[in-house]
Amino acid sequence: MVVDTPRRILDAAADEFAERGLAGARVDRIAERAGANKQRIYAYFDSKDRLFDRVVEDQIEQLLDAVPFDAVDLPGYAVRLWQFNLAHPSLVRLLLWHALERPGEQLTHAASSHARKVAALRAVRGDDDWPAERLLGQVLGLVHGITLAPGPDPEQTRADLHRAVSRLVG
Amino acid sequence: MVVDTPRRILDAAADEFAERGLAGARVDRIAERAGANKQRIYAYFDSKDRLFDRVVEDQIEQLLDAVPFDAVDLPGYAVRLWQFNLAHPSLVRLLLWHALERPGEQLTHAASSHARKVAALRAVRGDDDWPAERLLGQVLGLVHGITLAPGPDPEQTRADLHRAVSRLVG
DNA sequence: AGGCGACAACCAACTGGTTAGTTGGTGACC
DNA sequence: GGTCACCAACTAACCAGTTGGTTGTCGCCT
Repeated sequence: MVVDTPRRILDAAADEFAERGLAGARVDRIAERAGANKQRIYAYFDSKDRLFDRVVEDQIEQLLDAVPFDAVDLPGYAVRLWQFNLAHPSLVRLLLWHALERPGEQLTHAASSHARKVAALRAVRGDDDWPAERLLGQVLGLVHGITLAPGPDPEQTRADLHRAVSRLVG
Repeated sequence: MVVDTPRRILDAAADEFAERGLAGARVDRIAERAGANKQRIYAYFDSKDRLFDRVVEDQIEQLLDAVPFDAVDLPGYAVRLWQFNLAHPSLVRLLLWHALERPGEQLTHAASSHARKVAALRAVRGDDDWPAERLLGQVLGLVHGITLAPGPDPEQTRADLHRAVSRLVG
């Protein structure tokens, strides 16, 4: 076995949940995709619900590792985050499903990472001119919005996003 | 009967679908919420799926009617759109569900309305300086992003959004 | 007026397929 | 002997969609 079973289950579940959401996903399908047995799922993860939570945590961690924050170069960070979203559409879908199906629940990893971003931004720019919290919110909002409504030409979109964030930071 | 049955069903279904999505919604629950009978749902709308489509169309229309586009005052339009989203969170959820559960399907009303917006914008600003299509995409992206990640102070957010769009337009 | 058919609506029970989660039994490997 | 894994069948519940039977209200014709 090249990869261990829990890992294979997590990855397969990530695909299934990203495609169909929590309510639409089927445990049997996850087992099949993982090339694993259904009982293994219930042995490692207690229930469909818990599996979903674990998958979301797992994926969020992968995103945070892949796109390090850069308080000095906000336009560059925004572009890299957008590019990551573009390269991993299923991760975006998964997080949207999570936001809809688990309303009011926020992810521990994401929250602490956000706090660290705000602190880093404040250290670089200070807070008097334009509060870091709100500036970051606008930048992330722009990235998320652009991600949801992709234009036809990625290179063009990249340049547009860079320009837009530069204007916000300006 | 104050309101006719199809209307009551549409409204009840809008609530149910906004909360739970297509896969998570229950037809019996919609009937109960509507104070109507289950068979009436199947008499007026053929199936759960078709009911979902009708609900989305219906709600989209309400949004387009409520927030008229203003090519001359983009920051004002952005703020009004955001305020509508803020006042109608269930509509936002419904459209997100639709985007996730009906991937690749675009709404006729929304598409034609978008085309009209682009045309209006081009008529006011011209296209040489900064293509209307892309500018509109950025403005809408910002609004959607801010909608998804709401700040603590609405009045502050309103002012921030206005400033941000002004910068984009400038 | 009275009678008739068409429709809107209700209630309740049912069907048939689906699906989360379980169980029991088997083998392989350390 | 314990752990990891498989297979297959099972259960218990759930749920979209159906059916049959009932009531009330119209418009219309005679």
